[in-house]
Amino acid sequence: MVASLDSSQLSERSLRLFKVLVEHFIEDGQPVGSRTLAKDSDLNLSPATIRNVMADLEDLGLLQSPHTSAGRVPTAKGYRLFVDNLLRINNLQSAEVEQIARGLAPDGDLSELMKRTSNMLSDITRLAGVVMLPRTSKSILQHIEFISLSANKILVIMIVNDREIQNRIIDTAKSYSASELQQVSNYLNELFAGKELTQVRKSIIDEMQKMKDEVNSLMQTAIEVAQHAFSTNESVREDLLFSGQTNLMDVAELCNVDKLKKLFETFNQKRDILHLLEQAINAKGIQIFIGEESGYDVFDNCSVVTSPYEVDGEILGVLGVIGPTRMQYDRVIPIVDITAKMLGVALNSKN
Amino acid sequence: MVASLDSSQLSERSLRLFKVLVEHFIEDGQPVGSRTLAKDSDLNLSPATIRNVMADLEDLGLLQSPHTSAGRVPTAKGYRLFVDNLLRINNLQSAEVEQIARGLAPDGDLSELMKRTSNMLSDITRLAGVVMLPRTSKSILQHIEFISLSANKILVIMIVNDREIQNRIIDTAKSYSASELQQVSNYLNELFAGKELTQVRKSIIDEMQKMKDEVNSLMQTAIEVAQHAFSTNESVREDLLFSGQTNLMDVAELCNVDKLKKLFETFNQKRDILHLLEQAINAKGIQIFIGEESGYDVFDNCSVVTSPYEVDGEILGVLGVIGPTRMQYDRVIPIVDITAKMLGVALNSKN
DNA sequence: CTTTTGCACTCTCAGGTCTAGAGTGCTAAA
DNA sequence: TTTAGCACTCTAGACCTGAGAGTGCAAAAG
Repeated sequence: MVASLDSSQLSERSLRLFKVLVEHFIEDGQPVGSRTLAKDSDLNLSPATIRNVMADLEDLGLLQSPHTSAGRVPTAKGYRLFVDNLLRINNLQSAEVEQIARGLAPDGDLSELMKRTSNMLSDITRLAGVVMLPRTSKSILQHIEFISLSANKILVIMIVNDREIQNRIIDTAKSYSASELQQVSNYLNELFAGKELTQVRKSIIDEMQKMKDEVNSLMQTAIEVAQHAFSTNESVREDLLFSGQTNLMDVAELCNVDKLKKLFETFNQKRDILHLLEQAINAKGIQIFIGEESGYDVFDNCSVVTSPYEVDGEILGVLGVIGPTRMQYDRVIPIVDITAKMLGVALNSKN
Repeated sequence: MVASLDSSQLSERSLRLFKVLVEHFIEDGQPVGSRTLAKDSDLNLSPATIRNVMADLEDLGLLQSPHTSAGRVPTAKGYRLFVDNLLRINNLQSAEVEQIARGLAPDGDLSELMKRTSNMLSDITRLAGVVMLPRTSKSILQHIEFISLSANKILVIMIVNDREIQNRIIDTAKSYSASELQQVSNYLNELFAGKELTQVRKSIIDEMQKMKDEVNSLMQTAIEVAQHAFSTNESVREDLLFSGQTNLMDVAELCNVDKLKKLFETFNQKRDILHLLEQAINAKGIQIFIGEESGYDVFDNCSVVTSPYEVDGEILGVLGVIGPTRMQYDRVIPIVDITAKMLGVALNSKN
């Protein structure tokens, strides 16, 4: 990717000034000039000296100025250096920790909990929150049940991965009695509970070949119904939850309707966001995409801070926030971090 | 409400000019001046005459001018007159009718169909679409089923009103075997299928009183489990679906971030919109709220066009679109109308 | 060699002036 | 009743201006 910038390439003094500048800019969003910086840093330097340093930092691509007579502003590369090497993470206020804990009380079902988590992230950070439940490649069937709705309609309920409940309505050629359906589900549960969904699907096709001429009608029924149940694609399920998008409307940097529109459309499509989060799922912990780094130009001027969450060492999904590059990383990062950890705990206690 | 304006209070000529003005304004969003109007209307009048007429219309509160030297623009009252008395509804393009029909293909479950309907409304009108499934006061229990998830967790599946599937996870004090649960659901289905939910809830409490000392353990189990199942409030379910909100970002009248933010927050809260739609549910057909008429000032400069949809003469919900007051009513109205009717048909064929 | 001072320069922003254009209302004539 | 004429108002854009902020560079100071 980008040639990673070692902080040792810069003098102590430059780094210090750079850090003060970034903090100042994050604070009030105005380009920072040499005079301000001279006052803010407790190094005793004249503005002129600082100008020289700033010129160097600009050459390195860490700063840029919107125009000649404005101060300087960090670039994406600058934020990267700041986040990687200069940032001191603040301790969270205990009030905030409590708020997170309260928000993650383990009741309601999985998607309900995800929704609350997302809301909480956006409430606390005043940015947009996002929680992903990845479409895991291995979906373990725990239980399947059929309920007759009307002549040719059957409600299929599958419990997958111990947590998710999937409903699906299927139309069948012939109609089945309640007891037939009961037998079918017993049969399928016995055979396939604990197995992986894709494998189940395959087994059913195999089974069908074998049984073709045998006249066990129960089997045939089971296969017909099960085929229906497993055939419909399963990717329709909601696996990405947003909240607090409107918080981004307050952000000065994004305050033009065009930009906002593109951003909101990206949220609606979900596709790009999913791709981004999928990159984050294998990161060990907090992952930060700054501005153009993400590779999606809707996210110019935006940063995405994510963390995977896990139960028993197994990664279940990713959550995080989306906001302007100029965000309070020192606050946002620990919030995302602790939320991910506490969501893991909450999910664990649900089993 | 507003003193309704009878079109007979106005001369034929005034009405004609007014109509042309509104149409012109809807077309290109610029205030219309006397000269333009003189050219556009095929009455052969000089701008001066038209100015007199416009002054009268302004006195009646049908027009207003943004400032002295701009042309005139319809007021909410003006749009009301236009919609009620002057509007000629266009026939829909057959392509559009087809698109609607395709979008309402009756597969997937209820909420899936609602989502598609909402998407379609916003796609076709390029405005924001909304579909409401009202929280009906009478919810008829069709079927209930229990599945054991783990020691003390039970999945409850209720089918209500023939269409909706509700999942709920409950925690129980003691654990139940699969066969116990099977018996419980048989018992409850026998007793309560076809009954109204609130009544079911009441019956269960009564039953509990009666059975207090009897030692039929099945009954007691049933009651304990059922109490849990029916106690949690049922209002959590999603009953309002939006789409295409970002379309509103293109609308020039709403093109400032503050206004948009308020509007989007209103969408998220859903409360005000629900109130508005509840007013529309008892209207015989198309209902139109123009600007301030709605009573909510977030909807200044917005109109809401709604229609209830029904199956077998029973009203199931309301759908519609939200857009600027300056919308193409002649096109939007029949779209909303036909969508409501076709949704009714689609829902009917699902039974 | 590093830092500072001094200075000319650049750019933005807010305010002011001006003009062209659009549209009005009023009066008086047709 | 309609029209023509005209003075008037308001906006929007073009242009200018001065203040302020910040820069870069060269020369002096440490």
